[in-house]
Amino acid sequence: MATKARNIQRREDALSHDRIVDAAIELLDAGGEDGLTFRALSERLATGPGAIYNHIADKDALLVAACDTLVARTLDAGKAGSSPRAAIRTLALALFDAMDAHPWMGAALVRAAGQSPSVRLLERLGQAIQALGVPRKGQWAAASALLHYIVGVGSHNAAQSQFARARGLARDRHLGTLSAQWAQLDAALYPFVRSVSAQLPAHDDRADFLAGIDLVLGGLASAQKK
Amino acid sequence: MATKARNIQRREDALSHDRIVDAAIELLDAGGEDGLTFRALSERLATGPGAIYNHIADKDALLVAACDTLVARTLDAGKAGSSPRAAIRTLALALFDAMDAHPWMGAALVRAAGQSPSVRLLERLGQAIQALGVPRKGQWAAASALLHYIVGVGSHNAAQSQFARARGLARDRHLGTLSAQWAQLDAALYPFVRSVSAQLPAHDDRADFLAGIDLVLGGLASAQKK
DNA sequence: ACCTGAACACCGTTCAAGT
DNA sequence: ACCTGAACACCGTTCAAGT
Repeated sequence: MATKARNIQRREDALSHDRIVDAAIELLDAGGEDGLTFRALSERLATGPGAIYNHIADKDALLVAACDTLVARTLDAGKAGSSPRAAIRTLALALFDAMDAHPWMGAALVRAAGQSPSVRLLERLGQAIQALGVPRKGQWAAASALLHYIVGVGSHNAAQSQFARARGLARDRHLGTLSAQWAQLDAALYPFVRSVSAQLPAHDDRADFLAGIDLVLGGLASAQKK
Repeated sequence: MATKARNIQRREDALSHDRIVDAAIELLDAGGEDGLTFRALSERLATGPGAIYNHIADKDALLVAACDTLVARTLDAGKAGSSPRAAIRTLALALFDAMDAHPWMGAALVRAAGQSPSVRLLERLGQAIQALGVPRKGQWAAASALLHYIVGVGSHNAAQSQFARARGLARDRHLGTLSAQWAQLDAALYPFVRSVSAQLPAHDDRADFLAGIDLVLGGLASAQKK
């Protein structure tokens, strides 16, 4: 009915940056990084593959943009107040959960080093580090250590689930076979990995991730006390 | 001259797993992950692309194998004695340098999650963690936190240099433009990143990396004191 | 048992031609 | 200004045919 308003009568199905990115996220969630294809994407958007290039530079930019909207969404959700330490922990967990739900995010975050999504993240981490009272000189190192750790865990887990997916295995089944492989390693060369293989299938990734965050936070606290 | 010895007179140019992996490493070093192609590889080995499949399952396995030989080489070099803490630090730095010299290694290590190269690494880290006196319960979390951090930094730096390479920029020039971009961010939204943008081009990646390792080690030490 | 290399089924990206 | 879709220059991988 709003036909009189100047010329906002854009077609219902008009292409746009956001519509493309949303469709890309759906493809990535459904089929992993291999599932995102300009042909599949243009089919879903009912257009030709060339049309997408009117809105996005190339596939890399598309992946980064998809990652960016999810990071932004995740950071928006995790406002909260409480202590800086608690803020860092909940922020980290929110990212862990997002990367767990969207296994392609980890790799995308790595690829986007220095670009928008990691800058968003670095900002939030940096503000929290400042609030923690870390002295100016150490803020950058602390924030980027957290960033690298978070991204490292995320992309590692992503690779695991991609590996399992490629072989058509469920995650726990994959961890089971991995644990069996580890248990059969040479006892002289791999004592630690062998000793730890039994707890591999049952262990809680999320808790381990948080334990790593706590180690960094503990290191920051003990450095301040001195 | 050794022509009499049974039938070890294999052709000088015979294909083998090791020869293929060595050639792959050269291609990866020269052209990054995009530089590794079955066609380029078979050309360098003076054979057809199909021949490689007699020795290696697929491209993923080739990448993991290439990464594995470099990780093994790096770990062999870094024996040393001294304190467990010093051992962890030198081990971490050796890996940093290897990933700096071979920027594709970081991504390959991620892709090989749970497989040979990361198992090697986890073993060494785990042994050092044990030597550090970390109680049994916390050993896995500590070792994998270090692993994830190391891999996170490595793949992050790799992405940076890949990004710069794709645009034909030298690394420092790339950091310069990145720093300028950061300085122009919205002051209300990005106070931390802006405040830190100036030190971006001049900062020492290697020192920052080590600072992160020290934070984790500090966290471990303070957890033990309690 | 290993190699050869053409062929297959895809990619991302470009670009003339349309509207 | 945007879309269309055929075409280009690649990929990884397979497989009949050779040795």
